[in-house]
Amino acid sequence: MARALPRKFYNRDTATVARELLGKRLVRKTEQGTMQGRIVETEAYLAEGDSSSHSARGKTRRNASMFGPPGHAYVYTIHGRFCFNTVTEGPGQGSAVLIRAIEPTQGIEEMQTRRGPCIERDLTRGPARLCEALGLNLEWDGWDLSKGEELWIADGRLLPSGEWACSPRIGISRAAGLQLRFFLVGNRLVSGPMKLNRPQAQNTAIKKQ
DNA sequence: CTACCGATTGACT
DNA sequence: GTCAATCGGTAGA
Repeated sequence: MARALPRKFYNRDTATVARELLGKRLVRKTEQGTMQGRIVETEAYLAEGDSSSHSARGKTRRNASMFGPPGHAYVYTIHGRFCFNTVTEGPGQGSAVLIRAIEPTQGIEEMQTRRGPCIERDLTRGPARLCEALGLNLEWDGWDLSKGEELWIADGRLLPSGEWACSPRIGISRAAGLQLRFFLVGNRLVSGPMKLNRPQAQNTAIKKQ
C-alpha cells in the first residue's frame, strides 16, 4: 500500500492540491476492515479573494481547523450532514480542498452498511454521502492525514492532463465564476454537471463520450 | 435568546 | 429539471 501523502504535498497552492488529489486514494482503516476510494471530484476553497470560503470572514470555532497546519482534516456540518476537506497552505492561511466524490475500490460492503439502502452509484457520489459511507464526522475534524493511520490519502501517480477538467464550484452563490472544481472526465461517480471548462482545450474530443 | 443561512440530499414534476 | 426538509453555526438583539 502506498504511503500517506506527506505534509509538504498539502502545503502548496490550494488549486494545485485540489487538482493533484484527483486519482489519489482516500483510505479509511477500521477494525472491521479497510475502505478505499479513488478521488474523482474536488473543490478548492482559497484563503484570499474567495468570498464563498468558510475562512472568508475570519476564524471561528467551526472553521478553526482550516487555519491549522496543512495535511489535517477539516470536517464541518451543513444541512445536518458532514463534509470532509484537507487543509492546505498555512498554517494560518485558511484554505482547504473539499473532497466531493470518490469511486469505491475496497470495502464496498462496509460502506453500504453505513449508508443504508441506495443504488451503488450513490454510495459515495457527493461530499456528505462519502462521509457517511466512510463514517466521517466531527470527531475527525483536525485529524492529521499525514500520519497514515486510520484515515489518510495514499500517494499515487499524477493524472495525464487529458483525464481531468475544471468548472465552477457546486452549490455556492458567491465567487461563482472561479474555476475551482476539478473532476475526472467521464467518471460516473462525479456529482453534478460534467460540463467542461478546461482553460486550454478541449471540449470536442471529450464531449462525445 | 431568536433569526437566518447554507461547500446537501432525496423526492418529485 | 425543481423544491424543501434539515440542523448546527453564526450574528445580532
